[in-house]
Amino acid sequence: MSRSSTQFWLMKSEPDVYGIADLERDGREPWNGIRNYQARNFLRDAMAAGDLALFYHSNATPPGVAGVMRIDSGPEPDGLAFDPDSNYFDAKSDPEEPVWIQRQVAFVAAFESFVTLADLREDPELEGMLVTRKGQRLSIQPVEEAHFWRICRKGGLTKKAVLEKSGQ
DNA sequence: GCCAACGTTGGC
DNA sequence: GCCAACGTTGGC
Repeated sequence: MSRSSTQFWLMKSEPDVYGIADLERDGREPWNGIRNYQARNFLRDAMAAGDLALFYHSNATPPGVAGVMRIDSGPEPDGLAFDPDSNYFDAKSDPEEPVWIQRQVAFVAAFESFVTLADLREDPELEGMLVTRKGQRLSIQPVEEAHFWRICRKGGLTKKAVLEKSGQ
């Protein structure tokens, strides 16, 4: 039985840095390096383990949704913020009172067909999605449930298939 | 590479 | 608190 409170998300990563194929290989990875407060607040406060997220390839040709993953932990301190050698180092964050937060994410499925940003924009049923709004940059966004399943379907996966693969 | 749309920083 | 300068994101 799936939790009725499952929430749905879209999370961006540049595939040159870390893409769906990397997550499929690794199985489970920390989603870290988020340095925007609005995105941090979603990571820290709004997500729950078991939530499902669209894996979005940003800065790609073309950009779009590549698959599905599952939020697989509670909020954890983002250790990169404590490492002076990391690009994501932030002196404001210390282990006693971490400013930046990560979640573990687990691979669920790669889409059979990549759903491009243009595909999202031209589908009237997806009107109002944040990701299609010009100029928006938020790297972690809530997604309406109906939009989530519609995008999975466009990617070649039924709701049933996604729920089975996600263990829910 | 360009640049619009932000978010952050810091002087005042 | 205002806002100009600057840095970043990310589509194109």
